Amino acid sequence: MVTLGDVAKQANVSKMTVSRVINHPEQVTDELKQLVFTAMRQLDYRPNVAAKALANNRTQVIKFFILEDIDTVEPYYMNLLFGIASGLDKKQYALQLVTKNNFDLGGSDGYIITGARYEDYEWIDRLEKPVVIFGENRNGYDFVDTDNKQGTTLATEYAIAKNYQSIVFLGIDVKEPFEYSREAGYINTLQKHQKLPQIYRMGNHSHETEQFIRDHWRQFATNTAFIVASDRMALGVIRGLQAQNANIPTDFGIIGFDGVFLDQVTNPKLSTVRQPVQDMGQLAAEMLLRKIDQNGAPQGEKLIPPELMIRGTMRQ
Amino acid sequence: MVTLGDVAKQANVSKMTVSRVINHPEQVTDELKQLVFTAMRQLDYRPNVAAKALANNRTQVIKFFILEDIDTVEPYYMNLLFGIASGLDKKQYALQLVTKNNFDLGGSDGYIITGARYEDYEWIDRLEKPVVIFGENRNGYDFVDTDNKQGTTLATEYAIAKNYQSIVFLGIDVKEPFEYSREAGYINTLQKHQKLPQIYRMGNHSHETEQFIRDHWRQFATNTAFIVASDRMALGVIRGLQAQNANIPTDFGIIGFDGVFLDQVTNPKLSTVRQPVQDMGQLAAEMLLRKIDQNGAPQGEKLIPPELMIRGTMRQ
DNA sequence: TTGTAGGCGTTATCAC
DNA sequence: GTGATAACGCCTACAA
Repeated sequence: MVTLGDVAKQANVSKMTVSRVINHPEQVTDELKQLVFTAMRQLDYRPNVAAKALANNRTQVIKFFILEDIDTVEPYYMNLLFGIASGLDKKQYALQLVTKNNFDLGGSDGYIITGARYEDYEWIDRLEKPVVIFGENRNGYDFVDTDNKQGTTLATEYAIAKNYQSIVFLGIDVKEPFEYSREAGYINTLQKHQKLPQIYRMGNHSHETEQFIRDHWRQFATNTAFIVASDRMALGVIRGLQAQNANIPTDFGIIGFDGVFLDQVTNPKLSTVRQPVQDMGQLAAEMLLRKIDQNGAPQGEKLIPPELMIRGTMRQ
Repeated sequence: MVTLGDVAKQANVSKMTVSRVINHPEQVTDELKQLVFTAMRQLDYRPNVAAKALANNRTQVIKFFILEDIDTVEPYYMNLLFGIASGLDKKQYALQLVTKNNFDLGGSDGYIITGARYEDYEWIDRLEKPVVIFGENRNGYDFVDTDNKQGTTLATEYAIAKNYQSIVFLGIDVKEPFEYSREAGYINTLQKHQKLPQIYRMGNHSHETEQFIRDHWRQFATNTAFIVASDRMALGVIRGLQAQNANIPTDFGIIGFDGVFLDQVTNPKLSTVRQPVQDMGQLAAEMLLRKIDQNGAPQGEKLIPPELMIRGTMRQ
């Protein structure tokens, strides 16, 4: 194993100079820096994470809490996880996955938390290491999320532009900021066009929306577009409409939300508001590492613009 | 921070005794062990992973390689990941996710690799740390997988028992052991019942199987069951059959494979061969940690029996 | 700007 | 069966 010392010898400098080249390069002359760099390359030096962690009183581990029920949102999180992992990798941080089952707060340099609900903030407040929340919140925590409001705004504007007369929103029946924001984008856009909002809320399951369409089929005139708060629910809407032999997209349009996986497996292909989840995960990781670096200084909020993907379930 | 030394002082023993209580308890008298345990509890001692790693020349990190294209199998891996994570957590190992994008071999105590294809074994052979493969292979590597053959055997036997006359297998067009095993379970069972196997292979996508049903609709007499190599493909079969107004499950039956997520979002609910992916992940992690502990000693293969889930797409 | 000494928390080794 | 000592590789604090 090649150590700092080996590199130092090779470059004819002290260990500290090598250490500085890595951590505080501005304190070292360019000349020595070059010497050290070539020595590192020659020896293929890899810093020892454990030693670094020990000396810094760090763990080089970030805990990722998924507080939500995995089943309901599973495909989404895979991308998130990959994003986070690639953000952490760059600085040699490793990941520890935490769910309600293996709950353990200790032994990490910071936390990324997703699926946090109102009641969770009590214990989150007591955490002693830096925290970044994945998902909108209005309690002043640093966070990363899609710009939910913009997402439904884009979707609603599109539906109006394509002349769907009636535009209905199917939301998730939770009292959480992300849902409020999605509804707000829809409501504001309708108001702007002097149309009346029509919102129904239910659980985030395809069978619930399918049943809903079945039950309320009579209410929806031809030429209706459904703006739906998740792809999973949109899936059920498609099935419900197809069961009535409705003509998609000519008479009925559907736009989901997420764009992570389920939009790939419907027929016709689902139009959706695509979140760049992987990028968002990476951003969350970077935000947390920066926060750790800055001794917990606030990082603010980061809203990532989503992308409207128009496919088979909407008029083009 | 509470250290070994603090515990030692509290228990009136040396640091080494405390260390031994943790790592080699058999070398310590019960009397002292009790003293140390209560001291640890009183002080809420948490071992410092970094220090341990440094002293042992370890990293306490396991790398998990996903070589497969994530998009196609996404929901599956989430469970796997959680299983692995919970297996590692117990021994204070952290996880590092590696894909083709952030490929990096260094800095870990071992590897779990999934999605490995024939050509990958060249570099896998050169890895210097213990490896466990997730997924069947016939090159002598230690692995964990579902008992694929048993899975399709169960499915095929069930279809026969329920008197579907014609039983067709839709497989994935890859030359990999897991696929061979799934086909073998089907073929052997048909042979046993003196029926003729009928196998079609295509890409692991719902639209391919949907198109396939459309194109070959005429060939399939009423009273046919489809044994399908993935839930994703089974989804397309359902859609294809529904497009022909086929009667499921009375005239046509479908059994998928995986049981991880997609089986939840179809209508009727998909019958499937359910893999306990999360448990499998945990087993892989445990196998790897044991292997590390035993200096790389071979661990053999572990085939986990799957479970046949009969739901709406098959006669009950 | 660069180098030296000491310590981070743990464990292996070798005495007793 | 138990304890003292010296590592492990790196970084902070201080000295030059």
